Amino acid sequence: MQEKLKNIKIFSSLNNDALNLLATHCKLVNHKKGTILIHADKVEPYFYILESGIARAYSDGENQQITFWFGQAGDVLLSYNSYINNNPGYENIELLENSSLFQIKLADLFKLYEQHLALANWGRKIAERELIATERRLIDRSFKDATQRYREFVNQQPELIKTVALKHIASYLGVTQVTLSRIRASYK
Amino acid sequence: MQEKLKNIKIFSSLNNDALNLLATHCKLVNHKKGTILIHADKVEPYFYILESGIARAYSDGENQQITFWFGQAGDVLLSYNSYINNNPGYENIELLENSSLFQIKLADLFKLYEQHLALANWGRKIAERELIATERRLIDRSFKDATQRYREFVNQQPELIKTVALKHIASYLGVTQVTLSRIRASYK
DNA sequence: TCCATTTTTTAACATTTGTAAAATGTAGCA
DNA sequence: TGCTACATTTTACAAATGTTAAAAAATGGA
Repeated sequence: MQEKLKNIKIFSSLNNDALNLLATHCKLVNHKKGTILIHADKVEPYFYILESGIARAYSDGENQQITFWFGQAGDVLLSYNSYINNNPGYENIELLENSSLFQIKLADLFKLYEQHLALANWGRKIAERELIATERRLIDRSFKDATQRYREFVNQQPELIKTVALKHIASYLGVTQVTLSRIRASYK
Repeated sequence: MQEKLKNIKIFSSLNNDALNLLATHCKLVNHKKGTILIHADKVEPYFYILESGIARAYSDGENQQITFWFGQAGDVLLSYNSYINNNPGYENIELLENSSLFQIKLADLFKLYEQHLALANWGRKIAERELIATERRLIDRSFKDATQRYREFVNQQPELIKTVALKHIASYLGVTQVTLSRIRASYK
């Protein structure tokens, strides 16, 4: 298991000791496209790290679903709200492709955080990086129009454009699917 | 210094040992309204915790400034981008009122993170909470219209509405100041 | 108090984006 | 192939928001 973990970028900052410890709590699982791994209305007992596949996090509204995050190989799938506040939240996570994932019990992760310095700092850095990325997207909603945001998404996430349904990308970019269609049409 | 720190909510999860350690690196400073504590184009050597006062984080664009965060007593003032990537970023932090702040060297914080388990977990939780708040705001940009976002801001941040310039609140809510004026006018 | 500056509001108009519905395209399967 | 379900695009119209400029109101200092 350690060998497999080593190939995942997110673990590269961990020393062997921490990696081995994490590996003892890791189980490699496979799930099919369409599986909802994290449910907004439940306190989920696990978190996951994508070995291969694609995922999206989304929030349910009255008339629509907003996709606010995409995950690819190496990314952590975790409901931060459920994890921090220990109650159900706003995040669902769905697999958009057949995927293989490292599954770890959140209870185990909590214990490790309280026992192991390197892992606590590893968890800190994951949250900090995610925070920067989210903050930038929030700022981009004001600075850039939908066309610019789409162009940059295409450049920076070419794999996602190929495989993910446009309705998900539209809500990720903060527009309706009709608007996204119009943007795409203006480039032909 | 420990006594003063104890009164700040963000330290409440820390045990005495951790609190004392942090206190030895803390300096209480005062700055006037208008002071820019964190500059986007510099790697800032300090981070701050607001004891009293109000701050905003903003990003500069060609024609505009986007305020993406407000800080009040107990909040951490920190450029995560500069802190994590060790290079200048997109975040400026300005004081909107005369403020008193605990000042700590980032270099000291880094050392403490690598040495002290409770502090590493403390830093992790701060980032995680900030992440949730930012993620929710991003989602709200899609689910709620500007009027709803303004109403909720008024309800949840009554102190800020009283003291902060409306132009900053407008960009925080993701609209122009003209639009915010229209929203406000429709309530009279 | 008065003046200068800044902030906020108002107005008119342009543009973008949303909504609803229909048309078209696509993929899987009997 | 033809059927079905679903995804995407297109159209017409409505609503929200942006832009620019000017007026009004508020603020801070001499």
